[in-house]
Amino acid sequence: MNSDKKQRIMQAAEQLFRNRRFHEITLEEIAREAGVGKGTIYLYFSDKEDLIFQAAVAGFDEMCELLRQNGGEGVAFRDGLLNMCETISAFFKKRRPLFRIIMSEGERAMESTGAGLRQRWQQRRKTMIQGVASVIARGVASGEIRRDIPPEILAEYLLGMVRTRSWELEDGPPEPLRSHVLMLDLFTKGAGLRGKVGT
Amino acid sequence: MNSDKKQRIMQAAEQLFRNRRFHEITLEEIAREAGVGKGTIYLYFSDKEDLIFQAAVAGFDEMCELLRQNGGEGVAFRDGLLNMCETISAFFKKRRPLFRIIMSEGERAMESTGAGLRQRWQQRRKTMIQGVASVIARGVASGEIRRDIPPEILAEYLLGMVRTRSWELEDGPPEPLRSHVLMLDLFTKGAGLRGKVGT
Amino acid sequence: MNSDKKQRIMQAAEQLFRNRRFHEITLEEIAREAGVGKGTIYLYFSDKEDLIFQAAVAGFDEMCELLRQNGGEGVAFRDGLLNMCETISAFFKKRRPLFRIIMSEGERAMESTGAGLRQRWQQRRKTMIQGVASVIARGVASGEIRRDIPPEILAEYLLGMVRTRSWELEDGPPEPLRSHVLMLDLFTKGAGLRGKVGT
Amino acid sequence: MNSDKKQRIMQAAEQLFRNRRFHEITLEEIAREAGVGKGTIYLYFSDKEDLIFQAAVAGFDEMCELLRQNGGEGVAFRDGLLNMCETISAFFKKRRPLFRIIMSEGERAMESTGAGLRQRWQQRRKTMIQGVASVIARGVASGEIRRDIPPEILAEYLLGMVRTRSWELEDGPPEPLRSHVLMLDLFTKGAGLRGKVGT
DNA sequence: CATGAATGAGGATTCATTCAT
DNA sequence: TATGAATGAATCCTCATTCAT
Repeated sequence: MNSDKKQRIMQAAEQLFRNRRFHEITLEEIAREAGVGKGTIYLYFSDKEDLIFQAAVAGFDEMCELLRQNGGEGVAFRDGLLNMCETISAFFKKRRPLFRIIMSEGERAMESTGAGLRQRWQQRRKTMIQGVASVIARGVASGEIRRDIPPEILAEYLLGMVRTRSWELEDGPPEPLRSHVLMLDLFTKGAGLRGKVGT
Repeated sequence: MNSDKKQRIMQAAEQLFRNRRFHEITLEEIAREAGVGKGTIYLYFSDKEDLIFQAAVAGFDEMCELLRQNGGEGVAFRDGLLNMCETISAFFKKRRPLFRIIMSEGERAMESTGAGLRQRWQQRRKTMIQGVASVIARGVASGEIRRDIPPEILAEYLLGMVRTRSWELEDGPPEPLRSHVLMLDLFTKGAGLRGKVGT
Repeated sequence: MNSDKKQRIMQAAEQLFRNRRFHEITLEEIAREAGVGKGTIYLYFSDKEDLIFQAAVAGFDEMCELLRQNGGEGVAFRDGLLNMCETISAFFKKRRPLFRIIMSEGERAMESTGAGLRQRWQQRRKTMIQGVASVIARGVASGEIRRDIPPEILAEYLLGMVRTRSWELEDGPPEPLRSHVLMLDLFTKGAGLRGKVGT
Repeated sequence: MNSDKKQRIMQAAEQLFRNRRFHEITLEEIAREAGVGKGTIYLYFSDKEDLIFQAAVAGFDEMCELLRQNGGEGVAFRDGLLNMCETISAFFKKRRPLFRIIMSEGERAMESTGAGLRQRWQQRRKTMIQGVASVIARGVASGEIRRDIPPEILAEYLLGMVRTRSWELEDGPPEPLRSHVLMLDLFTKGAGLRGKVGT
């Protein structure tokens, strides 16, 4: 019931982040939402910044865990990849605020000169990319994926596409054009036309 | 010379955004940096929020203008695309803070229930995407680009890749792996292996 | 009218110090008492500590100035001394809170590791002591005061007696026993009995 | 072992008072320093104020006890006085924080409208003064000390000198000028010159 | 008796915004 | 127009105090 409180606080922070920004959220609100006293927050976090950052890291971890479970060691390469993209998409769709925190706090962590922050964050990012990269690597091994670009880089670009799909295209084009299947088709075959490409 | 001051203020705001967030920047600093009085800001902007937003929009416009100039009506499709990607990259590399503002304010504009904000922002985004899409359309016309996905959507994905390249990969992998040429190669040919794909 | 505000704030602080201690006074009260906005305080003082300290120093200066005026270059040594003691007494009787601030802030200044604080304070103390010492020196010159103890030290002890008289004896013994004349008599002739002393 | 904890708490408070003021010390620190739980403090003291005040009173009592022991009924008057001054000086030198508490809490007790506080404090002061006064009275009896000023008042002034010596002169002039012998010489013979005085 | 996790009133401080000049 | 001194609402954070264990 100790970590229970800490959890509740981070969850409350995440909720409030849904449609507000860091400076638009007060600790009083977070405390109220979490059902704890204002001072309690400071038992678990050094300050507001720390609370938000830890919430982001925790959320990130959750997603990494999900990814690990859905990495599908047994499944075929293509199914694994689709699986993963859908997992990530679903996760962020359900927990949109987390996406916002990760975006803004990721930024923060990068710029931050603060000692271990940058490192802790980078490590999480790497974990996530590695998850996707390991699946792609299976595709490389099976000869389905090109060898001239390291799987990690391909993973980054793929994640970028997932983000584009989830974020930029969100409420724009009709469903079929945003399907993960089409997205993966674009990722593997490219935008070029078969016949012409290579010319 | 009226707009001179307004310009200076927005530029100052942009600069300060380089390594700080909205709530970490004070109007006092912006005024000092711009070399104007604090009250002067309120002659040109309704409030802090408005100032930042206008700075973002102005920056956005500048980039759209650049894009228009470099869209290269006369150039070959492939050269035009490369040109554009490099233009965008260079612009944001040089004006990194603007990137941050656009990211965070874009968010804001989307969520904002505020009257015309969302619209104004969306319009800019559309302009930018259209710029890229129009080049891609030339590729479609020449048979170099697949027809099953609308140029606008391809443009979004391409812009997502540019962002990935500029942002996520920034200080990671060695230069050749981050070259725009390789990126475009991936965009057109895809991650799949020629021979296998289509199987 | 600039320093007008600063003055008013320090005066308000002094007043409120009359029967309360540092941590029992709020800046809100000080602002209200001074008739200024809360934020205004921070235009003239870096923080609460600084405000109180500056108030103390300012008060100290006022007293030094008074002392300078009443040092009486022209008056006889004994009258000058009496004058001075009465001046100091009267000053602190009228501005009792200042006495409290000086006591507690003097302490503070001594212990404080803060750069120039200690020095600034010490300098004031020295000025005050010198004021009294210079009068005593006239007594030494005229052969009325012993030479084996430096005037500065005698001045310190005399000031200690003034404090005792004003503070410890304040509302205890009847007036005649607390007269400055008797006090100075004790200071010059000592507690010993004529005949016996020297035995 | 009940009072063991109470003792430890008061001692801890005294220690922390060495270079900090009432509002700069937290009960958490006191508890830690004393090696007890935070709640334990409230078993022995009604609140923070009470704790500090009781610590001051206890320290005061200790000194009064010391004084009683060193009042030296058997010793000669002059030796007794010297003894006493040195006892007091030594006590406060060793327990400087107590001095600070007594200064600030004495203040408090005087101003306080709170029921018995003022009385309890005054009583202690009286005890201390009486201790010194009783020795001085022996001097009056033996004809060594003047009769026109009550021993209690002389005691107050003497204590004032001790304070001046310990406090103001502390790290100023060289040792010989601060010796208790010289101080007592000044106290008994006065600052005036033998020959001239009485003129 | 002892404890320390939990609390929330209280207060210092900041800063967007106003307005007299 | 332009300014920056003045303001006070808003908020983070501290810490004395309580109370369940």
